[in-house]
Amino acid sequence: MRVSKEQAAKNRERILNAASRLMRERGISGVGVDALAEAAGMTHGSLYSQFGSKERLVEEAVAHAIATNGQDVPKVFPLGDYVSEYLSAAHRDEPGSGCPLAALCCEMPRQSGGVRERFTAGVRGVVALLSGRMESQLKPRQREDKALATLASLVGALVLARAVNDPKLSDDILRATRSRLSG
Amino acid sequence: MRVSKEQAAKNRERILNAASRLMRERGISGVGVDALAEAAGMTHGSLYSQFGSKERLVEEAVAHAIATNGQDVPKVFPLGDYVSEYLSAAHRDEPGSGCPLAALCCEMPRQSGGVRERFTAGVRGVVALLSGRMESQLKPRQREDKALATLASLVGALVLARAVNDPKLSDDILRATRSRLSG
DNA sequence: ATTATCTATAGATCTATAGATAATGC
DNA sequence: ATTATCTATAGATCTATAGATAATGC
Repeated sequence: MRVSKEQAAKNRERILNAASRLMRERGISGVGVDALAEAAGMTHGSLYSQFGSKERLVEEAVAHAIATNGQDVPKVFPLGDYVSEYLSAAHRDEPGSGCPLAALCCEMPRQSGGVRERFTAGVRGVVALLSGRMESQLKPRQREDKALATLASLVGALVLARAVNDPKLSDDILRATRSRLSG
Repeated sequence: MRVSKEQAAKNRERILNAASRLMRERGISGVGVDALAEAAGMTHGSLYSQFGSKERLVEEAVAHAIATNGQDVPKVFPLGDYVSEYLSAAHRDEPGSGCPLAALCCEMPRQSGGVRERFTAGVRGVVALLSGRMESQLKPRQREDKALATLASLVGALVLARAVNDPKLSDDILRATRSRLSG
């Protein structure tokens, strides 16, 4: 049964929302086309007529995750607030709605060029965001370098805090990195 | 055809070597039992009689990767040398023989307790190693915090440098993090 | 007799496609 | 007439197991 163009566009949006969440939770290779279609309330056949292949869907879902994740960051914010939120227990425990860079980075080396392109654009976006928040007396080049190193700290602390089995060690990783970046 | 106990132990070692390398290159869920057995020159049936399940093999392979990767770090070394090597282009481009923490961290949240236990032990090992290299005037607690934050920077920079598509951006991530950790 | 290995195969899952269906939109 | 969706299924791959084989080690 066919639906209206409007409804089809909404369905596409639903697939992308479900995909960008599930991919962050279970990994790109850890979630099948079947599970994605079911989470969006469709059959996988329909999903294929919308996207053509899993790879194409992954490309759009990565772009979607990066775009929607960036949009709730206010334009003006103190860097310390950003760091605190990024390295919070809440962010650690909610990968599905959290930073796509941290959730997807390790799978990127094995993704297609199109997918990595979107991911790389996301990295550049966050680096630009952070650069703008660095001390204004620094030269642009220095600000960018500091932003790059800060992003590495943020992502590394979050993925390690999610990886280890021991809650105390996990908290310690977040806390130590917070104080190193803020203080 | 049966082989000697000696030979069986060597075969086991061959499987672990192949597994710890392939898992770092392709991801834990990205490499099948079949591929692991083939890389070790055996059939997957034989692998199952040695390890019982993929999960058990992964546990041992993670422990093996951590143990063999740690052993070529000399006991005495300047921290700067460690950082330089960790954040080198060579390390970035050779995940199969590189740091297992960086290669496997993102899959850990979805691994069994036994696997995560081994990974966590590996994190503690590197933190202890780094703590011992921090400025001796710091209190033990401060040294550990600095080691935790340093490890987060190292891992984050390496996974991001591997993830992005653009060689220049990748080099910049490594360089900026090196200068931030050394200078 | 024990056991490390191999062969064959089961059963699940995964990506993808072909063709039917039925509502939209001209 | 077009097309978004569904049904059914192909073909590949993946984890796992049962039973046979043949060399070891008592």
